[in-house]
Amino acid sequence: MAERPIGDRRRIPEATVARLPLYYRALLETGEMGITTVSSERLAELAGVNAAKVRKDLSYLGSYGTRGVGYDAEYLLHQIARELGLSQDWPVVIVGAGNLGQALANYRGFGARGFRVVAVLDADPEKLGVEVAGLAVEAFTDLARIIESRKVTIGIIATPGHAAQEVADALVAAGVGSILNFAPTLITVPPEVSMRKVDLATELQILSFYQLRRALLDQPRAAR
Amino acid sequence: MAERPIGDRRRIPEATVARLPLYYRALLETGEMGITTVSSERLAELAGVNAAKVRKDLSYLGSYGTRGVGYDAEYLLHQIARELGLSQDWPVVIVGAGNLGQALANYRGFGARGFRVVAVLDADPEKLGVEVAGLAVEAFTDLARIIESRKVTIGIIATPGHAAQEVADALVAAGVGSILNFAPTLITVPPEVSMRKVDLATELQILSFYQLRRALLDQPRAAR
DNA sequence: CAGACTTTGTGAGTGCGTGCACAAGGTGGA
DNA sequence: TCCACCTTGTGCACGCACTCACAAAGTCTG
Repeated sequence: MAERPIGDRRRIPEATVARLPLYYRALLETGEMGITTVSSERLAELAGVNAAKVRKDLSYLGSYGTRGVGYDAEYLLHQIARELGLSQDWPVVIVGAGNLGQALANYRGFGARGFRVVAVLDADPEKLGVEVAGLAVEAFTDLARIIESRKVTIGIIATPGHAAQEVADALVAAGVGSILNFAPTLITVPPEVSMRKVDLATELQILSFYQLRRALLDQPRAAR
Repeated sequence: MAERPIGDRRRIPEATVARLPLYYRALLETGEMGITTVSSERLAELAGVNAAKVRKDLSYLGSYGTRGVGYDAEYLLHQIARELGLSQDWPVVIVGAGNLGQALANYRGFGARGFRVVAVLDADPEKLGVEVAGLAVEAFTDLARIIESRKVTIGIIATPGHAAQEVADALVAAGVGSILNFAPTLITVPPEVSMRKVDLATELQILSFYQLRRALLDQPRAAR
């Protein structure tokens, strides 16, 4: 049951990485309920996936289960946190103090697990100094200074689409390694920077696609 | 170049459906620039994907390109919109009038393409009547009535995690066919209902995973 | 009108992710 | 100590999606 060093075991598939947070959350819940041991079956149910997948996913982290028993919830939680880097502190900067930026800054659950919003920036002088989630909005022109001095590693883009690429470039130039983009635009970053996007319009359009199909099944008139 | 009826051609892969909104957006941009014809190469660049993928994706919709020339931007735009159901009007209800719910309600780009927020609901009596994006916040208890009378097809959950499943159940019971969940919890819905989730904590944790790996590459100390 | 050129549409090969099914391994009771 | 039982960890087969590479099909030029 020895801990394995991070990184030097076989590569963890992307799909697995994307599920680890689900297990993490599920384990937090079981912890609150005082459960000390979980089976892959139970964990699968809580995370909404297949039990075999849970086992395979967890096996990438190491052999942390006990056959015939299950996984020690607390220990497994610790291992996943370690793997995800949640035992560390990740300073986050939010660029864009509009509705979305403010909502994100106020979002609980950021600070909770290692992610700490250390600055909210905006290019609009009107917004400067406005208090958002206990922080005064700062100038976008101070980006580089802020990122360096506060050791920011993650940047969140919550600007209108037309500003997103410029912001991304500035974040990358300032040394940020990860970007979460909420702007409805394609942004490109160098390969050594991680980028993920959250796109409301896209999500709705996907839903609309399937909704349309169902509607057509109910009353199969000629489309349009 | 005949239009094909929606639905009765070979099944469109999920991955393709998820990319159609990207092409749609790219085509809107080219349209604004006055470009009338686009090649798969160009479209690929704008959407940030591979050109062969673009062609294969579009081929699921029909043969709407011209060899040696490319795709007629406007016509293709129309076809994608039709396929995604964007020529229709999709009334949307947002449940949860907190920071996130308000930000979502104010988000431009919803109304833009067929998605219209027709109600913002909240269970907290304090929030009743507060104006959000031009709408007065209504009571969660009125959900069923509102959904039926306003023909709502899509529900957005922007509540705290502990309320999410209850809200989802209510939405489903009221006849909503698609749900977009922003709450950081697993919710389960019947198979005939489409559900997608947007999870900030998960996204950050995924970024943190890769950030950690990069940090360890730079200074390979023992982990932790 | 013919031939060079451009770009689509798709067949085929490959790799990743999923899920089944089972052997391996550990527990607890008799 | 042995046996029945339980749950993990994984080998294997399958399917989906991605990419390459090229034939098909249209345009343009001389």
